Amino acid sequence: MSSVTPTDAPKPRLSSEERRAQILEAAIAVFGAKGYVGTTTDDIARAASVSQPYVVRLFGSKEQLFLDVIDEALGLLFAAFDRAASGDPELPVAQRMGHEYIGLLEVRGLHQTLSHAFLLGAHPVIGPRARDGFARVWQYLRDLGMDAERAQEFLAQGMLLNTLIGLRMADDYDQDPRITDLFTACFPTEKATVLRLAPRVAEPW
Amino acid sequence: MSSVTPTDAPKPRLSSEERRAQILEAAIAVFGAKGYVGTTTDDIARAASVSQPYVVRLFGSKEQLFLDVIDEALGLLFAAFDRAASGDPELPVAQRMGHEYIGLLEVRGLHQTLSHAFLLGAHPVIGPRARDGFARVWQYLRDLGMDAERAQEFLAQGMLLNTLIGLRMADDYDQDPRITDLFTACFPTEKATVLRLAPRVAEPW
DNA sequence: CCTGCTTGTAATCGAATGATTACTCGTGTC
DNA sequence: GACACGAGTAATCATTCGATTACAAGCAGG
Repeated sequence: MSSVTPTDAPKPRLSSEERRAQILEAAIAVFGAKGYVGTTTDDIARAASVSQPYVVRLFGSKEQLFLDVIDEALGLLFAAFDRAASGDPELPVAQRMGHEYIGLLEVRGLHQTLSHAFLLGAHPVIGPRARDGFARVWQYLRDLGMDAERAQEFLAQGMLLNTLIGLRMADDYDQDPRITDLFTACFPTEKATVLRLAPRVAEPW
Repeated sequence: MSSVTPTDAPKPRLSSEERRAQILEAAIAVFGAKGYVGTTTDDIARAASVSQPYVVRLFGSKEQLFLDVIDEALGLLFAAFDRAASGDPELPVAQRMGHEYIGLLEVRGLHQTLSHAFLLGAHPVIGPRARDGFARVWQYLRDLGMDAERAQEFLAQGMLLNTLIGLRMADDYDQDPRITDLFTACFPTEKATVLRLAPRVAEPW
C-alpha cells in the first residue's frame, strides 16, 4: 500500500487570486443557503477547503467578504444580461433576459444571495450597497430601451423566481399538487430547466 | 417633587395572553428589520419592554417564536385578503387585494418578515412551514377564482413590493432619480401610500 | 392572613463565532 | 544554499447569545 491514509490530499498551493475566486464561489452558495448572519466564516472556509482564519485574512472581515460577494453576483448578473442583450433579435428582449436569468441557477446560491442582500436594507453598510445594486439593475433595463412598465414586470417576475428558489419549492414539487400548479403557472416554458437547476438536496453545511 | 426618578414606570401586570400579543407585534418588527438569525431574543424583549428570559419562557425558544410570528403574519395577511374579497365588486379583485396588501404596511415589518421566512427554505424546521405558508397563499388566490396567470402575476407584484420594502428603497426616493423612476413605475396609483407607510427611519435596535 | 398560582426579572452558564497572533511550509531568486 | 516572501494553519481570545435557574412580587380564594 502506498499510504496509510486512503486520501492523501496533495494540497496544491494556489495563488491568492485563485483562492479568492474559489472562496467567492463557495461563499455565494453558503450565503445563499443560510443568509448573511446565519453563515459563519468557518462554513465558507470548509466549503472552500481552506482554514477559517485564511478566509478572514483574504477578505478583511465577514462584512467585506459579503460586499465582495454582492459585487461578484451582480457582475455575473450583468454578464448574463449582456449575453441576452446581444442574443437572437427575433425574440423579445424580456424573454431572452428571463432565459439568461434562469440559466444563472447554475451559479449555486446566486439568486438567494441577492435576495438576502435585498432584505438587508436596514443594515448600515450593506443596505446602501444593496440599494445601489438594485438601482443599477433597474437602470440597465431602462437603458436597454425597455419602457417602465415592461422593466417593472420583468423585475417582478425575477423576484418571484427568487422567492420560489429561496423557499426550495422544487423540493416539494411532485409531492404537493398546489406546488405543481404553481410551477406550471410560473414557468410555462422553462419549468423543466428550473426543476433541473434548482437546488434541491440538503447542503452539507 | 413626587419622585426622584423622572419617569417612574408604573409597570402594569398583564395577562400572558396580552404579553404574547405585545411580543408578537414587536417580534414582527424586529425580525423584519434584522432577519431570523440576525435578531436576538433580547432585541425583541427590549422592543416589547420585557426581559429577555421572559420572551424565551413564553414561547419556548427563539425558533418557536419565529414559527408563531409566521402564523401571526399569515393570519393578518389572510384577514386582509378576506377584506379584499368582500370589497367593492365593481373593481377587479386583484386590484382590491393589492390595495389591502399595501395597507398591511401599517403592520411594521410584516412584509419583510414573510420575505425572510421565504428565504429560509433550507432550514429544516422553518423551511417546511414557509413553503406551506406560501402554498396556502397560492391556494387562496386560486380558490378565489383567479386563473393561474393572474394569480402568478399578483404574486410577482407582491414579491417586488416586498423587495423594495426590504431594501428600504423609500429612504433614497427623493435623492436618487433612478429610484424615483422605479417607484413611479411600480406604484402608478398607490405611490403616495407606499411612501407614507414604508419604514424609513433607522430603528433603535 | 396565608397560601398557592401566575407574572416577571437578575444572574449566570455553555456553546458558538469573528478575529488575532504566532507559527509552519513551500518556492523562487540572487 | 541561504533567504525573503507569500500561502496557509493551529491555537486562542473576547464577545455574544439562547437558554436555564433561582428568586421576587402581585393577586385571588379560603
